[in-house]
Amino acid sequence: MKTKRQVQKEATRLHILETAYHIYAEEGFSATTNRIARAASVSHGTIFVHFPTVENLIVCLLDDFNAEINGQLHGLSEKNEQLETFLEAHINVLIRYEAFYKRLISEVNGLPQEAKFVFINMQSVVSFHFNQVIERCKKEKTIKEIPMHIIFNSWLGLVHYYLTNSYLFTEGSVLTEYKEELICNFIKLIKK
Amino acid sequence: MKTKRQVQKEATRLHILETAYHIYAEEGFSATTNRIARAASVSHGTIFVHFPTVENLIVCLLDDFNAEINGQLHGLSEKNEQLETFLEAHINVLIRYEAFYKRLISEVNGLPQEAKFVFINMQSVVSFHFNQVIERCKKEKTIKEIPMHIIFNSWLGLVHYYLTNSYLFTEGSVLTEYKEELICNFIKLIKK
DNA sequence: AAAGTCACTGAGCATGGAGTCAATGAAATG
DNA sequence: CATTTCATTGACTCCATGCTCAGTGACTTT
Repeated sequence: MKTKRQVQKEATRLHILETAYHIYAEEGFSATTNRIARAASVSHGTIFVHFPTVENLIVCLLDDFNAEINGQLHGLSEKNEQLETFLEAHINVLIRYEAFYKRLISEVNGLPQEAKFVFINMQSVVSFHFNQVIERCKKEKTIKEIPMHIIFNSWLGLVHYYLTNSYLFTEGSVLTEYKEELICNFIKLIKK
Repeated sequence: MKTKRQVQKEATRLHILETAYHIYAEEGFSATTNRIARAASVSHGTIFVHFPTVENLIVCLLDDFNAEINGQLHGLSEKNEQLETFLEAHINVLIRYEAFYKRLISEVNGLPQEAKFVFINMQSVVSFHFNQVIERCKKEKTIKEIPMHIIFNSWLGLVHYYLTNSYLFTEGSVLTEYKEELICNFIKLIKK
């Protein structure tokens, strides 16, 4: 059985991670440990009791985030779904984490190498599901003869473009606002 | 007529800008004034003789860059060109400045507001030429009925995606390596 | 209940950044 | 030639950041 101390410690750790998630989502990954400590109502030193370095904090955060996203994506391609349904499900997952995901894709290049690996893993999981669905479409001959990776990169490129340049489009959630337009036009592009 | 001093001063200013361009291209915009001063073989204080703040240095640099790109893009859409030729010309311009452009698109969100405005201007100039060419194609009924902005954003999204994730594709210049593939498949996507 | 453990604290340290300024000497001026 | 101007210098200040560590007291163990 867990002692009161262990429970408390885990709770603090989780609380720091959750606070960091929100701060990073709103202020970007250049937000300081000081900022996070204050927002979490925890002393500055406490951060380093749980994470040896900021980089480690970020990597732990991304690991958790990755697991969460993967969980939500799980089984998304098996249900014999339509392409349209799949794309919508994908966007819906992103909407749930939009602010943080947006920061992630636009700042991942400045993050520690380990963080990049986690990000690559995220991309490859999406890619896997995407492939499944597109392969099915290709068999049904409803879409053009274009290499799989180009189709995937066009989709992710389009979605990421709207996210990173969201200030050009709207003040709120770009994905919520442009979801239908993106999906319907992307399908037009790849259909015969 | 210009005095020796004026000439020297302008030369130094330009030298700092050119050095900053290369340093930023290679190390990103978090490179320090110290780093730039050393690379330019100029004292740290000299930077601030020519530019009141780092932010100002960056904005001046982007202004020059913007002018250069616009100059190269000038008249690109008037020559009654094919879509394919236009896309290739666009990529060729980007290749010339690939390292810097890559940093710019992936770090622009962290740059001062003024820098963002310059960037938006760059995008809109490209957009203008793109529109001209696509309008012509639309009249010839060779491409699909899809809103202009979606076509434009798909193209830029695809190109930017390859640039920001270049480490997934190749070690050298992604654009040089994937130029034909990108152009040819993008055309397949938008053609009827 | 006494002794020991350890999560948490916050003042403090080392580092490195942007920006300042008195000093220098070459160039311009009279 | 004497005087003034000014581009350049680099040591300096100020400040923020990541990280440390001796101290504290609630919790655990014996």
